Amino acid sequence: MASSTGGSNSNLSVLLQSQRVPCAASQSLESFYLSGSSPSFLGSRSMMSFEDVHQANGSTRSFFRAFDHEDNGDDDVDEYFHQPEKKRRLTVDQVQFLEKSFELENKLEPERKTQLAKDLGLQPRQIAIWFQNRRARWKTKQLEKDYDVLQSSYNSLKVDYDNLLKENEKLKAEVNLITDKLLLREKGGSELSDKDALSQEPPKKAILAADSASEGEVSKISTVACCKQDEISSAKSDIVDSDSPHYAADGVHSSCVFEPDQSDLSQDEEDNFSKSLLPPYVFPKLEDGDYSDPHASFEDHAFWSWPY
DNA sequence: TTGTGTTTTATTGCCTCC
DNA sequence: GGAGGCAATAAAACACAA
Repeated sequence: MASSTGGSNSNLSVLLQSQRVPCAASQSLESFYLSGSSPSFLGSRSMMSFEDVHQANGSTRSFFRAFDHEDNGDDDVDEYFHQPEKKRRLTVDQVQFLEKSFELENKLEPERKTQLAKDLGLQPRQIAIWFQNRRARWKTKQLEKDYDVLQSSYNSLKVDYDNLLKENEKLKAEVNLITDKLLLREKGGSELSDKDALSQEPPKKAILAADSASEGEVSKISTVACCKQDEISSAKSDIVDSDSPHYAADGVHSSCVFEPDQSDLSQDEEDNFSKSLLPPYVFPKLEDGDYSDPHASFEDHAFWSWPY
């Protein structure tokens, strides 16, 4: 590998001396793209001449940074080339050259590989390995970037989700409050006299419910339904009234289900009664987590279909 | 100087494509 | 089947604190 630099030892010594000239940090990277100045170079647009880089640096070629730290005599060079193949890092200039080439095209066609190897005095295999490792590093960096993007996206979504959750809790509390109000008024309404109840025309829902109820139940249904009609509108006007004595102290509604006096109903009758009458008036009790699924649609919750 | 963690160069084995 | 790419890994080189 090391022998690929070629040249006699004395020439190499000169080269090694010149390597001590540091690569100017402020060197314009544009100088890396002067590939037209390399007559031997007719490859792809991404190819460059390493000589151009070094001339811009004011230094000649140098390939082995391993010599940078030594007082290199010929003996050292001999020793260097006679020792078994050791891993040697590329010089700063070589790496810069490869980096610029990589920026232009991160894949390596055979002719470009050959040309780069020639220009840098490296084995084509080394060029291939360098590009391979460079692609791996690039991929890792890219993954880190992608991760950061996803992370921030997740964070903002989580904030939105948490806010929605809070909003949902608030709305649930409101709904429960309204429900309680409603039921309380229904209960109060059921105590109205039959006379009052019968003096009013039963609303549609009551009639429909009555169709499926026994005759004995009709009066009850009518009574409830009539009250219902009135109560809803008034309940809506004073939706939030947590001071109501019927509102559970812990803020959770104590009862969601209308409880008519069913003492004179058989179990079957009770069932029928519930089925025919309750659905429009009963609000399902909201359990924790009922609305915690952000993907659940409104239609998933029968609750949202207000009876009126 | 030395121990340790990181970076870079290189190898190996597997896979895909022509 | 050979060439080339990639992932995993080894190992040398390097940086740096103690």
